Amino acid sequence: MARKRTIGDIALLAGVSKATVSRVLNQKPDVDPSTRERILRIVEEEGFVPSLTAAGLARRHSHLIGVLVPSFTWPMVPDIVCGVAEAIGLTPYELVLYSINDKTRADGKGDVIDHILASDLVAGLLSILPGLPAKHVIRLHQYGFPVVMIDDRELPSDVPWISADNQQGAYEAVYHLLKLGHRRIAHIQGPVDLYCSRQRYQGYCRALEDYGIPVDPTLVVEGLFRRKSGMEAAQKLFSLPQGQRPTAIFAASDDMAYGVIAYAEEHGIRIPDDLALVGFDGISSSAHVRPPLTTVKQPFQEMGRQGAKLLISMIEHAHRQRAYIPPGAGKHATLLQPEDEQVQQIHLATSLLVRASCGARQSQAVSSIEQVT
Amino acid sequence: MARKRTIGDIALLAGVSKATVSRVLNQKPDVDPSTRERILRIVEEEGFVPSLTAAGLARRHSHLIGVLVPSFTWPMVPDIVCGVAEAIGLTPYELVLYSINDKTRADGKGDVIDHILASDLVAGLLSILPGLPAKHVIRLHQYGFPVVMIDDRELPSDVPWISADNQQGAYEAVYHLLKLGHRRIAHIQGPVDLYCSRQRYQGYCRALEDYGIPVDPTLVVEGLFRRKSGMEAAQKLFSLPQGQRPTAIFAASDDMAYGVIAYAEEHGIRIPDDLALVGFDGISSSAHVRPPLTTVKQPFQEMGRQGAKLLISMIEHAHRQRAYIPPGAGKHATLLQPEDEQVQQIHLATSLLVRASCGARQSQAVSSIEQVT
DNA sequence: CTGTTAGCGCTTTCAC
DNA sequence: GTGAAAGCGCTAACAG
Repeated sequence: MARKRTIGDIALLAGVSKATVSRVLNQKPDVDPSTRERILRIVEEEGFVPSLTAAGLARRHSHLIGVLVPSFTWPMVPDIVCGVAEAIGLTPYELVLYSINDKTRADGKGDVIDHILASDLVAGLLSILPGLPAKHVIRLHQYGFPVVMIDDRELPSDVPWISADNQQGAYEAVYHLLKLGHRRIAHIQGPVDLYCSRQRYQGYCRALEDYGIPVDPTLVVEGLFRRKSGMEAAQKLFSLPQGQRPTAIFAASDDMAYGVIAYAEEHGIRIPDDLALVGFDGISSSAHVRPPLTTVKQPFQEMGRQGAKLLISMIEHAHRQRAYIPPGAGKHATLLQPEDEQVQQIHLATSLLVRASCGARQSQAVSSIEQVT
Repeated sequence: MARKRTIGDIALLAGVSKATVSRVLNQKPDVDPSTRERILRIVEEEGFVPSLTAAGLARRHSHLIGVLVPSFTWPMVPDIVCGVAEAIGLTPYELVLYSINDKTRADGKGDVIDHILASDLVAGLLSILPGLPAKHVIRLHQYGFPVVMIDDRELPSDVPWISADNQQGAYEAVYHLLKLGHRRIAHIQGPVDLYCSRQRYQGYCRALEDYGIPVDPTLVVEGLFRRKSGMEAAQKLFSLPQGQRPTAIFAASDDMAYGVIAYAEEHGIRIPDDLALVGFDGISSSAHVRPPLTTVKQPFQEMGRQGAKLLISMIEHAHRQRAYIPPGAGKHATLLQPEDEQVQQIHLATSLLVRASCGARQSQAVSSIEQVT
């Protein structure tokens, strides 16, 4: 195969300067249409692809976006990444994966993140399920580095952020159980230091309140999102005196719901006959457990997609901004709209997937709230 | 936060040339220990991290490695990527994810791959589960671009390649069933155009032969690795006349085994009482299905790790090579060992996880064959 | 052992 | 509209 072409080769072949080729490649407006076309034809013929590395250096910001993922053992991570990849595939950007593995990469905290910033390989960072690293991500944001968080955040802050509408999703799940006649509905929470856990809990409370049912603290137990903690929670709930036990459980994650199923199986509790069960997440395996799990589906792929889009728009916006900073009399300086720097926080609607585990017979109810703050 | 430092800043602070700083950063041997230490101290203090982009450009090969993944819907992909990320985390390399989504990126074929090569962002490519793209990956390899394939290949070729020992794994699974007394053991194959499927089939045959049992073609049906095709295969097998039905099934993937379980449940076939079942892959959910699935576990993370290591060593080796190509009288030219260019094909051992679905009562038998060709 | 000198391939002023 | 020139931040080749 022929030697890799450079922009210089193309310029030569087209009989123009490198600058012009560059202009065409970057879709600048000021190029003679016929010249543009000729250059594009040659680029096509030669299969020329400009060097991302060199372009990044010269442009002073790369077309790479970093994606920070926690352990891949969370089942939604692949889905989200998939959405991210899909959105990025539509752009000239590429995706650099930074995974916070337990061992490698220091203590999975600031080090990695500082390194990401410092090596300035990527032009922005998408942080998926930031648990502890959240605070570091927030710091980056405060330094003005483009950052978007997906699906969680520890602390309230003004970091751009995508998530499902956890509260509404939970509300609908519990409301569904209430409609089915349940009155003693327990909730297995996620870790309460996570914002999403608190939101789901809020939704749970709100639904009960709407039915005029007071929240019974003995029916609310904290879990860790994992199956095991779901089992333990079930254990706790079923140690309650006879009449105080729940007739339904709303678990804040599907995995914890699986734990409940396992516990129920061991103890001869029939689902849904003796206990109705609803999970949260809508991971694919929930359709295949016995009994199939009713659950609140989060639009993970869509969250990934939206996150990527938002980040890229931030990156490009940041660049426009920067371009105008020099005080010299830019000709079109007035073109710069103040471009509201407002907080971007996007909530995506969840949908309730009704399956056998809650004892209802409907097929699928879909909510449709979608709000952008 | 202070402006990002450049290598020039460090050189200035240390009172040496940029070249010297560069030498220290790149661990070249020829630097005065005290100078080295001083530079390192300053680098540390200033939190200096060199620009990967600039370094890549100057060095003419980046420290990025591309990872080509198929749909994330294959459950092992995250595991493999996780291993890859872990291994890469130990090196100065970073991981660029190229995902062949169904929609984006053209037809998921040559285009992406050519683009990867042309944009020369990455120094090498790790291709995970190459299905159709395999031939393109092979092409890259023929052009001399460093490439490693993980866990499959369509055509025999000399592309460096990591996989589980599919044949041996299958052998052990079937042997286990034979030991349990089964004589009519069916096999649900993966797509036969995949090498791994053929290997698993080979293992199946070999085990039967070792027991003096002829392979009965009516007991071998081809599936597509997915649950649904497992169900269909079960359907086919149970449509056989009474006496010809299998008493055990060895499915070439866990997902297909799940399909068998679903079919069995629907048709009142008890597992393991009426039918023993063994899967292949050892994905984590197999421990939690009912009944828990006996399966051949592939060391996915390890495969990812080994693949990354192999690729990086190839990249660095290629560079040493290239450095010697210029015919000018390199002083140490004799240092270049011919460095056997031999085919690198690594098989990793699988392990048989014995659970309830096969009707045995052992806990776990582990095989230990590991060969490097 | 260390400094100097050229670039890597592209983008970006700034003239024309 | 287009070209020439000057780098981006780093590494590599060659002297010393």
